[in-house]
Amino acid sequence: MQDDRDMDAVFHALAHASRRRMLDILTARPGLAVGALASEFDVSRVAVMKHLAILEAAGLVVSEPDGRSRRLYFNVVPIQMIHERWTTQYSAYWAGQLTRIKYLAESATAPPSPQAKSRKKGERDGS
Amino acid sequence: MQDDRDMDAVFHALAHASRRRMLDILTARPGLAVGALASEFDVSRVAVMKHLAILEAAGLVVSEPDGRSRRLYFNVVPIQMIHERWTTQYSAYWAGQLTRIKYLAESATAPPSPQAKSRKKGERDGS
DNA sequence: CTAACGTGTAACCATAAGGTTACATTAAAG
DNA sequence: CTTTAATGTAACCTTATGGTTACACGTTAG
Repeated sequence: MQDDRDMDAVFHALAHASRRRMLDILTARPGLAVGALASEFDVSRVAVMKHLAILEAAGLVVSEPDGRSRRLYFNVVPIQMIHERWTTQYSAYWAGQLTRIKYLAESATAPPSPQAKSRKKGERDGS
Repeated sequence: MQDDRDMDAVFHALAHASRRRMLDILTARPGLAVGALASEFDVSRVAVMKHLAILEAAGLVVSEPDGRSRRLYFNVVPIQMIHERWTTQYSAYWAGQLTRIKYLAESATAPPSPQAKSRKKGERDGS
C-alpha cells in the first residue's frame, strides 16, 4: 500500500456497487466459494470472477484453494490503510476549517469567500 | 450520497492519482483557477478539465465563476459520508474479529481456518 | 472597439472496463 | 476409469476512460 498505484487499485475496486456487495457478502460469509458467490449476482460467473480478480489485485479479497473449490475471504487491511491516510491528510479540515466550503456545496449559491463575486449565469456546480 | 451511484462516483473520482493530487492542491490553495491548476500537471488543460468534471460530478470539487475565470474548491462532505459508512459497516471487523483473515493476507501461506487444506500449487493470493 | 486571455466544446483516437459464450482443466464421486 | 462439478481461460463485443488538437465563447484590458 502507501503507493499511488495501490491506492488506485483499492479505490477502483471499490468504485463498483457489485464489488462492494461482494465484500459485504464475504464479510457475512467468510470462506464462501466462487460459484456460491456468483449465484448471488445476476451477471455470469465469468463476470463475477473478473470482479474478484480486481478485488484480489487490490488486496481486498484473499483466497485459498480447497479441493476443486476456492475459499474467498475479505481483507480489511487496505481499507484500514486508506482510512489512516485520509484521516491524517484531511484531519485539519475535518476539524471544521472547511465549514466555509461545506456550506458552498450544500447551498450552491452563496460565495465561499468575501472577495468572490456572486455567480451570474454559470450555475455549474458539482452536478 | 448514501446512494450506490453516488458512492461509485466518489470512489471512481478518487481512483486516479492525478485527481487525488488535484484535491491536495485545492486543499492547499482554495479558490485556484482552472488554468492555474492545469499548469501543475503535465497533461493538457482539457484533460485536467475532464478530471475536474469527474471530481465535480462526485461532489468533491465545487466551483463558482469569477469573471472570465472560475474558482475551484475542495469539498470534504462526500469523503466524510463514505468514511462514516465504512467505519459503521466494518467496525466489528476493525475491532479484531478478522485478525485471522489479516494474517492470511500478510503471510499468504498458512490456512485461515483449521479445516482448510494447505495450498499445493495454486499460489494465487491477492497479488 | 479590438485584441488577448481564460474557459468551454467538438471531434477524434487508443486502451481499459465490463460483459458475453464457448472451451479447457482439475478434483471428487460413481 | 469415466463422469460430473467447480473453477479457470480464450475470444469477442460494446461502452467508458483518458488523452489529444482545433475551434468557439465570454470577459477584461488597451
